[in-house]
Amino acid sequence: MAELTEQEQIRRNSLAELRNLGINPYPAALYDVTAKSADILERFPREPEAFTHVSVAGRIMSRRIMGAASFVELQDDCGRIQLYVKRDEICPGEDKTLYNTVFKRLLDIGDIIGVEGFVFVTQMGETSIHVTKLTVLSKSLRPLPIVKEKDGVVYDAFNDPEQRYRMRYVDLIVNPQVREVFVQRAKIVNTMRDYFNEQGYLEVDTPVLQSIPGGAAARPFITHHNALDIDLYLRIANELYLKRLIVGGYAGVYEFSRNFRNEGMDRTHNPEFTCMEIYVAYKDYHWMMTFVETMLARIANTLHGTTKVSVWGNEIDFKAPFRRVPMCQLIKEMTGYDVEGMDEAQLRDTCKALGVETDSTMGKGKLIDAIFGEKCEHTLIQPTFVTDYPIEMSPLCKRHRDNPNLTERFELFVCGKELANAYSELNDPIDQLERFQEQLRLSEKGDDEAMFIDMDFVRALEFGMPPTSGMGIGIDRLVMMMTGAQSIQDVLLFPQMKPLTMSGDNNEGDDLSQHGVDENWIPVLAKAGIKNYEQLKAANPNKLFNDLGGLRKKMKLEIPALRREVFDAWLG
RNA sequence: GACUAAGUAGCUCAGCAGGUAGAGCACAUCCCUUUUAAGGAUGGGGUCCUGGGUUCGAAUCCCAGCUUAGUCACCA
Repeated sequence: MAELTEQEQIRRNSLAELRNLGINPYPAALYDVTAKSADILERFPREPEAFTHVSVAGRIMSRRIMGAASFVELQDDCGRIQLYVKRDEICPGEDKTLYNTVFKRLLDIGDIIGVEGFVFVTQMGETSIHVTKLTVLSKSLRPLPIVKEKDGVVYDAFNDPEQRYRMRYVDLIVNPQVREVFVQRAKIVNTMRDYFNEQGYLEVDTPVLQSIPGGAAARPFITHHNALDIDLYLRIANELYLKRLIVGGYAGVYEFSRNFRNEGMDRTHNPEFTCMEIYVAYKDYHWMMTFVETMLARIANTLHGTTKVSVWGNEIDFKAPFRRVPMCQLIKEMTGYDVEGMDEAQLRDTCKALGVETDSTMGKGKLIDAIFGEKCEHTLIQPTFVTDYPIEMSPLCKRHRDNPNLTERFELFVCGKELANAYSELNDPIDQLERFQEQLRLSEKGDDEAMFIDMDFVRALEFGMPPTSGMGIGIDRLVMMMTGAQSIQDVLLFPQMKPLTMSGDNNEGDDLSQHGVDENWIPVLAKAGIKNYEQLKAANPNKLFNDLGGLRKKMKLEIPALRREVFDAWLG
């Protein structure tokens, strides 16, 4: 057990005192909440009669104690409201313990209480609850960061990213704007779900554990299934499964899919992330562009009441229609080079001329993509559909109806970032197999992201898939844009962090106890600087044995003196 | 993976010409019986991220490591 800080010890003492007074600091019974802070603040001025008796519950966020009367800021799920706690009101009789001892001394910032009372307006003009009854609902044993705010200026903000992400619960308690982001995230997802359901598309779940990681070019995570004794991959995309379902006869299917990619992490990439993919039978990519425009405008309106959203310093207008421009035309616009119809050698020369780096594993598709990525992508600030990608970089996409070297594909760019990706889906099984085989050749050439061949998927196509349009959209990025978040970590509740070896934590010494070290001595060893078995073996045994004896006295421990043969047994 | 920066009290941060570790908030005790980040006084609280090195002496200088952030590479 880690040593407690003074403040933690004081709170534990308060906890014990509450129990001694017959107050359960963690009562089992439900607490009947009849009002919320936001509702009271909004409605009380208009309809005071509705609030002559309320009960609210929440966390104590600040206290101003002045003798026989106190003011408390109580935070519930939708905001804060001030409480007016008067001694003789909550303690009408002779016994003033509940106020003097329980409220003033044993309760702290961070504790969760329920109060009953009536709403009124203080002399300072603040709507408050005049408390007549106070119930302890949960005692908090750790001090919260104290964030204060006046006139929009925040004092002592809790803003260390590491602590915020590792202890998101604390972040959510003290930073209301963080809680709001995840409310918005849910709104975005629900808006999309409503939009799809209204049109009769079916929400489905497909496997996360896959034996062939298909549907995207990415490095997968590998895991192992014991009973089957096979390696499985965590999905990198769900595309191939959703298309099997279109083969199966659904008009439209969609899934909010948690995907996993074993790649770098940065401001816009987390190892697990959420994509929404949707596939609709008998549609093409032109239809899908309109579908996406409408969806995004609706999301922006739901969240902000307008299609104009401020994203990373740009005012983005999600009003449909968005610009639609073929990739090669855009490259021509930005660089002056017409890459359409160039062979691999010509593309390499063009890359060189433009100062775009290449390597030997890159085929035509990747070369064009490199030019696009370097010269065009960052210029696409307002929502723009880039269409008609070269065939080499789109192995699951139907050939363009007017040009066999291109595909019917679009990507949507906003603020220079890819937001969505969509195709007229390839449903020619023979063409699909050839494209997979081309991927295999790329893989042999050294492209470690080239796709695997999924023969069952090819078989599904052989049964016949209707013409279909499919679209994938990165939910995390979408939420970032819609909420103005700078980092993907700000739109994920628990972004991936490197685990810490928590020193002083309970697990410490596990490794020692496994080697037969007496539990009582593990804290003493820790004091002597020995935290694992390796360090124990490495220490000078004579010196350590003596030190342990000394520390036992120094720490005033009630355990028997350590015998040398016991000590030697630890060392094996 | 590379480079740069940061890591000091529960939180936010000073301190870095090397010489006993500081402030505000929070906490405790007392005074005041009063409201709007902060009433007054007093006090407690620290493995200055970890481990080495230089030095009589290291929070401070040097090296290595850990974690985080930013940029780059890869990717959505």
